[in-house]
Amino acid sequence: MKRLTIKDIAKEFNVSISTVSKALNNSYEISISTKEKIQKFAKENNYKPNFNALSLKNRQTKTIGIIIPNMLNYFFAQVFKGIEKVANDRGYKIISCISNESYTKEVETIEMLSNGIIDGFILSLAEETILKNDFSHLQEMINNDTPIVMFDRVADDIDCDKVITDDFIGTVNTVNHLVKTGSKNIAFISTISKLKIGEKRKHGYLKGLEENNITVNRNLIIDILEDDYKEYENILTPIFDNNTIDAVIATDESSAIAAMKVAIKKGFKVPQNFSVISFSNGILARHSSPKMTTVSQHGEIMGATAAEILIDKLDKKITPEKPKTVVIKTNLVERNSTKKFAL
Amino acid sequence: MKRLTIKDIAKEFNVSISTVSKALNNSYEISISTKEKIQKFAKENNYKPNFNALSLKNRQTKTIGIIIPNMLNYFFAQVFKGIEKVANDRGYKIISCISNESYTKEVETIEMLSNGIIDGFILSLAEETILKNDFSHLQEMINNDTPIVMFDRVADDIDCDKVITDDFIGTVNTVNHLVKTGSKNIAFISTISKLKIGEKRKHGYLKGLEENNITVNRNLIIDILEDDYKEYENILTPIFDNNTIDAVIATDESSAIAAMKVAIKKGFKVPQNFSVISFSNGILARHSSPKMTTVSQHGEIMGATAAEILIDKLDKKITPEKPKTVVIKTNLVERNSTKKFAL
DNA sequence: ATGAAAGCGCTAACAT
DNA sequence: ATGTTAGCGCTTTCAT
Repeated sequence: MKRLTIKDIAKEFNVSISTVSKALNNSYEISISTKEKIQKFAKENNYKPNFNALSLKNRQTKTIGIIIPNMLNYFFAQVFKGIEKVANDRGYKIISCISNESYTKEVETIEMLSNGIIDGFILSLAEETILKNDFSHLQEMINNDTPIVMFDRVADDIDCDKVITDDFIGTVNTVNHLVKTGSKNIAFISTISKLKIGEKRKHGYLKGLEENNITVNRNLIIDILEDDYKEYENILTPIFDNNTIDAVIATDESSAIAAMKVAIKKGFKVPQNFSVISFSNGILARHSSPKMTTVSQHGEIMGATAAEILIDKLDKKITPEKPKTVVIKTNLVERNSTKKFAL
Repeated sequence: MKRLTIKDIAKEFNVSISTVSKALNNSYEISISTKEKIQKFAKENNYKPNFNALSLKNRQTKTIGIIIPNMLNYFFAQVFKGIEKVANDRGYKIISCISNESYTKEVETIEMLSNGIIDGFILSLAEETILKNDFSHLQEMINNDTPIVMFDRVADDIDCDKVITDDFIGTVNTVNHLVKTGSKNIAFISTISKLKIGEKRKHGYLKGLEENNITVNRNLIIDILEDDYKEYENILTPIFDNNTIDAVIATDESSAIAAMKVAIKKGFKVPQNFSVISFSNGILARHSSPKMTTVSQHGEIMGATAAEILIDKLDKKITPEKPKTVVIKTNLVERNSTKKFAL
């Protein structure tokens, strides 16, 4: 059964297609009676204006492309959910791609979608892209007047709207919290030291130590490769054996859990004499034993914010203005891997 | 900077638009020299044929819609990844929506996408839809010649391609494994008793007991509401207090972890005198202590399979045939919450 | 109040 | 080898 078009409806009532079009759009030019019968017929026969014809005519598709580095990552899944919700509420559809942290995939995706199929982009950079430090594919988009909003993993060099986490301040606060609850030898475990956000968190860590007059112990700044999460415990064990550590700040949940396991295996009691805080507040933190205190990045809010910004621009609700960067504040979600702060 | 069209190129070389079109499509009708110069120019100026124009002309959009009940669920994220990979490899784009287990959202999504924007659908039913037992929105799609592939949570009444897990056999095998490794009092915890797949797993559980001549203890068949995962432990504790239990099969990771925690709190040693197996093999299983043995549902493979089936049909690689149901076999991923089976 | 016609960007059948 | 034209489904300006 072929889909109904205005042509079909026009034939049905022996009127012209433009009459039908106007009738369906409730134009004042058309008599009430014809409007009624045409609208009734359209409704009964489930008429839907063809999307591609509309897009072609209007030069806008009401769909936004989103590129996410890794969908199996809970944080990104949260962002996705936030974007999806706002987009839907505002009548936009989402075409989504996973870059799998690959530069090539990211570029190809952008290529594929830069033919009028989407009105704008929301994306977080693939790790490979960041390392390569090549953002020309994004610059080209912008030159072609396709608005972009970047989130979390953003390119400083690219002039576009951005939504980021307050990685620096967030980490400073985390150090402060740990110090206040009695920790002195705080390790910093990063699986993203190569990313800018990894650097920012590290600087926040260092700043936090400084504010609390704690001397930096380089051995307690631990970089791990992200891939081999199965090896995290093996990597951490000797470090824990050879250093005095009573707290850990980790940039991700997996390594935080590994650290907690190693500490427990070494006989520490969490949180009595060992504290753990992890970034991102995902699903693992809520299921670990003990449940983990986290720095929540509010993935859904980040996604929703990014979508609002992009759609505001697309819908021209907003007069063109300088690109802006919105910082989403983190906050500490206290669970059982840290001591309560007693006044 | 407006995007380049064939019209622009035609003007550039003072030829007709059809010459340009043919040249770009490498038609034998066009002289080599003009083809070369036009193609060169198009490439240099980054010409991309307009997607909407093509879709309008060809009556196909090379994009598939996918509806997923919950993106924060690792299993569904895996399926998504599988679909995305295959779709991309075969030149298809993906428009994705989250139904959030809502019937209304599911219907609205299908409404929204049934205007020629997608060529076909891949979806897993929202819980609400299953409870409502109303699939007319899907039937209508099929009547409109829009191919659908359903996965995991499928509607038996709807005649379309399906990709499912061998829930029944998979659970039987699980019981057998537990019995072989010495468990006698096996509880079955389900957070999805209202879904058909939940029923199948329960039947598999009962069948497994029967095969091993174990009398069913109704107290050990535990239904929990899916929403309040924070309450899982509270719900399970009294049940564990009042019954003899030495093993648990759970339909999801969260409740399995809760059961494991309760058992450990009660003094059991996992896996020495208490075993736990959970469905779905997600991220939690790999991070629990001890790491959890699971029934892997191979989400990525399910997604990839669904995509292959749909695209085969869309590309007409396959002569129209009766809808088929593909069963993806589960298998046991042994970790540390079960004893090794010694021969 | 209704209709004719042009045009969005592209393809393809049909001239020339 | 190149061009003209119609048409995909819709909107909109300009007749009537």
